[in-house]
Amino acid sequence: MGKLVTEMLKGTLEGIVLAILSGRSAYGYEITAWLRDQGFSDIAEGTIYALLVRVEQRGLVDVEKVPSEKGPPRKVYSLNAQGREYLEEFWTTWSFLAGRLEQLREGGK
Amino acid sequence: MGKLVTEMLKGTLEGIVLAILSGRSAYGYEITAWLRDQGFSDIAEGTIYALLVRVEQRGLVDVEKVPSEKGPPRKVYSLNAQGREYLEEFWTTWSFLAGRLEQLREGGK
DNA sequence: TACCAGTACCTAGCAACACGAAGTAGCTGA
DNA sequence: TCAGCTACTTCGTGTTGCTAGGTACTGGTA
Repeated sequence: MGKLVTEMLKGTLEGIVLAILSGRSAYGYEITAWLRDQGFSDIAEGTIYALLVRVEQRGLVDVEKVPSEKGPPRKVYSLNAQGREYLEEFWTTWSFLAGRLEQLREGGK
Repeated sequence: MGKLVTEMLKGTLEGIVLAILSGRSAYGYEITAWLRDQGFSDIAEGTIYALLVRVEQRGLVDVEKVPSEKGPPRKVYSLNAQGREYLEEFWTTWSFLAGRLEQLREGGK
């Protein structure tokens, strides 16, 4: 979409990915494809992989290497307890921000 | 509030400030105080000033120097036509993002 | 066999942005 | 005089997403 989305994704993309993982386990390539399908048309592959490495290092997800019939083995990520806790925090923060924004939008009309 | 908000503000703070300016003209110190009042308790002053310089350079706001009785002259910013256009784009992008997030939140339960 | 497309992951360098910390400057009241 | 509020500025840092490469495995096709 453009620069605006890119900047807005900073700080939210992590939550988005964790939210996806809260529903089901998934691997990088899959997540990227899904996001592109959902309208984040120009999400960069590298971005997702780097993000996954980050959340893994922070201990928010568990990883399992699963062989694929169509290429190299997949690194399947799943949200663990710590990750769920973090995701809760994320939603709280998001709600706060979204609330302020909504208020501003109303007031601005 | 913490690191989460800080990261989320990247990309949205600009829109927030422009939205404020769409309602009324304001100067940096005033905007900072207002934001802190609204719950953005630890917004850094420097952040707002830098942001205002940025949007001015992009031609989204007009500036007027107004003397103050209580200190140095104020730089009063007001949203111009280009700024309003940009703000519209911001709201569009925000809506898109908020929509996706809301959907993820529903699905994740 | 050689090559390409699709799958799947990784990395290095860059730009944008918010923050922390410090500084400048003007005014008022104790 | 000096502390405290008002008001703006600047520099260095950390985090983050993007660009642009690269590696590696598979299957189909010329």
